[in-house]
Amino acid sequence: MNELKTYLRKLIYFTERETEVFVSLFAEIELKKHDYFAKEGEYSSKLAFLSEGVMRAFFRNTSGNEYNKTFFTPPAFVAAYSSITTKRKNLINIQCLTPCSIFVADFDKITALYKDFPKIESLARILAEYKFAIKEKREIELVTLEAKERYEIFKKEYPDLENLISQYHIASYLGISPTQLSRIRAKR
Amino acid sequence: MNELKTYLRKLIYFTERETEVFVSLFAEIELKKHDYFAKEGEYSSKLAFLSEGVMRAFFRNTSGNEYNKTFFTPPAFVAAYSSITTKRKNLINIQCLTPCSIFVADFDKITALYKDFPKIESLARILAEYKFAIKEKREIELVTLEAKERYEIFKKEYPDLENLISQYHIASYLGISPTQLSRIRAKR
DNA sequence: ACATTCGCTTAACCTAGGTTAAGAAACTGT
DNA sequence: ACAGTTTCTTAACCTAGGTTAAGCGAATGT
Repeated sequence: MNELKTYLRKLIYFTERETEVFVSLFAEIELKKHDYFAKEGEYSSKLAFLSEGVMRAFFRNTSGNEYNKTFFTPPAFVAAYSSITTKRKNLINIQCLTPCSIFVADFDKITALYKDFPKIESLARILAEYKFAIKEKREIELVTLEAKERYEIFKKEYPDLENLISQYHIASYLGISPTQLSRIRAKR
Repeated sequence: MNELKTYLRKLIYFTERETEVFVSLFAEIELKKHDYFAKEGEYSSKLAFLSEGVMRAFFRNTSGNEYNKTFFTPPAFVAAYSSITTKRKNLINIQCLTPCSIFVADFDKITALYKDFPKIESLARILAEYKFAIKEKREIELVTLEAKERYEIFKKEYPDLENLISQYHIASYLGISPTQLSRIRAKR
């Protein structure tokens, strides 16, 4: 819970009361490797704070191939964001790649607080804007950079992750085949 | 101004007062073809509502090549969004591809209203979430689809645009060379 | 009206990266 | 400890798409 409070402090200035109200919505849960936090086709309305472990968000194309969209490492908010905000069926899966400790809250309960605690809606706005900026950066990288360069960026953005998860997960995140990642790595 | 009010109504329920306060921040401007609404390197804090014309958002990689990120067609809010929200130097350019009519507001003046008019901050949150969902969709398409399929999606999402703007702008949006787009088009 | 620039297509050639498959190495469960 | 499963690498082969350049028609400026 303290990690969550510390993380919040980096995002927004909350009073003691706001912090308590917000944090009290979260309950700790332990997940095992390969457990799912969200599955495609469901209507997810959970927001999680990841305090330990590694998770991935991925989707499947029509042929069933998986593509990793994001990796989550602590501290981070984790959610099937588009599904929550658009109220549509979830398109993505969120799964643990290692054992994970998360704190989970019902997003609808958070939304219900917007009226009495506008700063909580501010937080939602800040998070959405932040996530937008990250997506934009990634979009640019996908269009302008070669796989090799995206691999270098991955290593900088997720230090240590490389040794923690499978190569084919990284390849999938980079938008290339494991074969190609292997080739890139082979050239030192 | 009426288009703006109509568009707002689709996004959020505003009272008469909220609508007036919000809309009064906007002033109409006419832009010519090739005029810029935002340039990289600047600190932009303008939000525009596009009521007529076509605009593009693009960025340049280190070699100076341009990549189209988005096309804007009316009705739409247009802004160097990441720059505004992160307060960092603008990385993207926004330029008219045809003569345009826009209504422009200073984003800081909008932000200043959040306190007295929380629904205006709700609008900002809704816009950010909406933009995030669109980006996510595009990210998925970039990783999973072939250029040909992305071209088909482009035509569905921007009907008529194909005849209004240059092919090389479309190619750039699809992340391919004009040569390749020409090849794709040649195969019926 | 003419010259110039711009946009589109096509061809030739090249490269990044996909696919399939096989073998080696590292984990896993019992 | 062993068998079975996963993961990673490598090789052979193939394709999407890049680059350069040439030619042609359409748009544009003076």
